[in-house]
Amino acid sequence: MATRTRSDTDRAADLFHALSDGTRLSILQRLRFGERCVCDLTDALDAAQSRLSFHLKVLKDAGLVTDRRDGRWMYYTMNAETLSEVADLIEGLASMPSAAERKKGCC
Amino acid sequence: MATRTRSDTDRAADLFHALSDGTRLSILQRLRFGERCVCDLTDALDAAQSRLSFHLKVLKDAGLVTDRRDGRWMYYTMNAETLSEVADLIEGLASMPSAAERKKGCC
DNA sequence: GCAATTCATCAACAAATCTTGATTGTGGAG
DNA sequence: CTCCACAATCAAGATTTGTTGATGAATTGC
Repeated sequence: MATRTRSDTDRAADLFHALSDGTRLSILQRLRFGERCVCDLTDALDAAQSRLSFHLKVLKDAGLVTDRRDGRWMYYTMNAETLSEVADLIEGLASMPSAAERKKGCC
Repeated sequence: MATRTRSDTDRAADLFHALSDGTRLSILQRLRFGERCVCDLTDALDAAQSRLSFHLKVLKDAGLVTDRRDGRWMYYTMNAETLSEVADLIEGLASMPSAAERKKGCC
């Protein structure tokens, strides 16, 4: 394998961690309906602005959402690519080991 | 206080939290190859026994693994049902809102 | 019974995470 | 330029989480 700064496991742990909070999951639920600005979310989730900013940053750092500025508003959008990355991770855990994996013993 | 049913969001957060640690992901990777006792895992992952016990408990509480006693050994097995529950959660986040959902506004 | 093995649990500490309120920065309106 | 609205960032504190070493419980073998 090539030079890996962070292991696949670390990346997976980060993704799952970003999904492991109720507020963040509620945000993502909202974003399923399309782009939302922070003000929409504070309103809908009845959460302090700094709290949402914190969680949006976690989601953004994990690549689960992207943001876009429009005037004074920041609009957040769900990142479908990263969600399918997560789906692949689950799939990978649930799948039977390949012949190559079995030959190597494990992992 | 009555036994309040935990929200779907809480359940989802718990599942993702159980998956959000490198040691736990490594354990699950091992379990893809089949049932393992704790001693196998301490060996393979080079981790203290109490550390693995702690993480196995988190996985078990989340329903991601099941255990079975055989003499002095405890064997842990991956729970495929719960993994597909997680897959469904991801699918749910990635999917377009249904007509019913859109009518209600959200969530 | 007694010792050894396997594992869970506990206490203590360290580290990461989340919340709150205040401050700062940025852009638009007047 | 000044003021206001929107959002990011910061500091402080509380809570949760993970690690380590010690202890306890269950099981096996002698």
